[in-house]
Amino acid sequence: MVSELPRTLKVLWGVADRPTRGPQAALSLDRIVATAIEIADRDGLAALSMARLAERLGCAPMSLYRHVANKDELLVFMQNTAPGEPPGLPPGWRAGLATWTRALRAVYFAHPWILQTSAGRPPLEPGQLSWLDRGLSAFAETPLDHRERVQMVLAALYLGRGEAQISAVLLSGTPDVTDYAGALERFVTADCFPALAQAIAGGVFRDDQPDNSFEAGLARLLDGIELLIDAKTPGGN
Amino acid sequence: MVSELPRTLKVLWGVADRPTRGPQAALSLDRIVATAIEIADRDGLAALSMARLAERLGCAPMSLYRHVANKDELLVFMQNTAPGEPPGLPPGWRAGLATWTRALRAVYFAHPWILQTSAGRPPLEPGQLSWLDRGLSAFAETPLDHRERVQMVLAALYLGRGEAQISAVLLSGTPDVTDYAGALERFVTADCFPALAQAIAGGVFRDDQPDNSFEAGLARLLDGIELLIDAKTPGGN
DNA sequence: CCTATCTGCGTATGCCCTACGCAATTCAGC
DNA sequence: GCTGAATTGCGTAGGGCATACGCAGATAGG
Repeated sequence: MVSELPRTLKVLWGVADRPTRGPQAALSLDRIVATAIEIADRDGLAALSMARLAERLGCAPMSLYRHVANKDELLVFMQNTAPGEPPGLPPGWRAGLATWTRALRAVYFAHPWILQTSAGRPPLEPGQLSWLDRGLSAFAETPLDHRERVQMVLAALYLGRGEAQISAVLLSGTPDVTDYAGALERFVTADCFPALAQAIAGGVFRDDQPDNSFEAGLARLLDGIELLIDAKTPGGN
Repeated sequence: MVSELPRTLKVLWGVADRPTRGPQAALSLDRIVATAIEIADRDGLAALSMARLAERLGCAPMSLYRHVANKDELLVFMQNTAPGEPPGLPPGWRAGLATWTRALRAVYFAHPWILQTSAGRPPLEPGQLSWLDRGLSAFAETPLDHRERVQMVLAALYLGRGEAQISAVLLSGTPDVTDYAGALERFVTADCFPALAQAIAGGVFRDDQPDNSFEAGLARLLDGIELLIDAKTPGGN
């Protein structure tokens, strides 16, 4: 019943059949998607219009629609392609999941526009699923059941994605406010926001390395998972 | 040096001075923002155009620009207002952070469009900062230093936000693929994605309650934080 | 060779944000 | 009260955007 699937997924999984008659295609889906990713990486998602993409490809805007149903479908193809292959994982679930999560975070830094696109559907693209599969493989030697493994991989994903969403925005673009710490100090007073004011007074936002928040959160999550694994390991302790 | 701040922030913090001359304003920023949130909640962010918003308010589209510099600024105001006041927290850092994170997740479910808007800047809106402050307050009685507290609150935020981003999309909108588990089973074979195929065979995606993934990840993170707190507590153990 | 098929793309539509400027309204100061 | 400055609502218009539709030329199977 492959016929019931949306066209997008058929193309993605190579189920769509290639035409035999007609002229040789000058454009190819791969070239379109690669160029679109290039534009989004360099100039941001807002700069990616069908017109600009066509100009970069040396064709007319409407030519793109022979290969892509609409712009949303193009975005799905881009999301599928941009992450590339997931990394090989070192032995040990903890090192494996840490490597996987760091690689995922690196993808978001390389392609920040992914964070602005919402799938509108749970992941069914091969690109996403290969990452999920690789993440799950980190738990192969653990006593966690399959549901727990999915939950833990997703938790790690949320952490990497969330931190990237804030950090990536901090690095790129024209900063609206140049001195973040200074602006905070100006607004946050002890009687409005006591806990936050204390943290600011402690200099937390002064010279924060952007990586710290991610690594600290990941370490805590891994510790928590370790507790669960130890509790489920029969012999160990 | 408040004058160096962007206009948006001045308005947000009530620093902007009110005009004394000129006609009584028929429109107010509060009414514009509230109506915009209403539209985005009901019909999605894509349905929120300046024209539609004006129609709902009974004014001309260009009238809005007397109160809002542009659409991006409107989105910032909406993001500031929509979350409302953070919840009061129960005693104990663990219950406190759990309550805070669940409330945050509920905000994303009530206003899914927030997940599609990127701030373009670290948070300086009073609405965001009040939530951050409340989250930090959960750690008041713990030996964690201020930097660690911020890191842990952010980690919890990432988790709630990330899970909402996937779940909210799953609940709303017209599902592209009705039978997700069935589609997965069709595509994922053991030789492509071995770990994922095992999970699917285990029935993980068949009848998953959407809350499970969030609560499981949160429990693990809290366990990890507990380890850190215990390690830093002098007397306890 | 004929014909079904496929590609590239020109034209045109409708939506979107918003720059600009005008007219009406209101208040401060005289 | 009068005058001028400030402020509001908004009509017009321009530029960008995605994309429906249909045509011309190229191609390969029969």
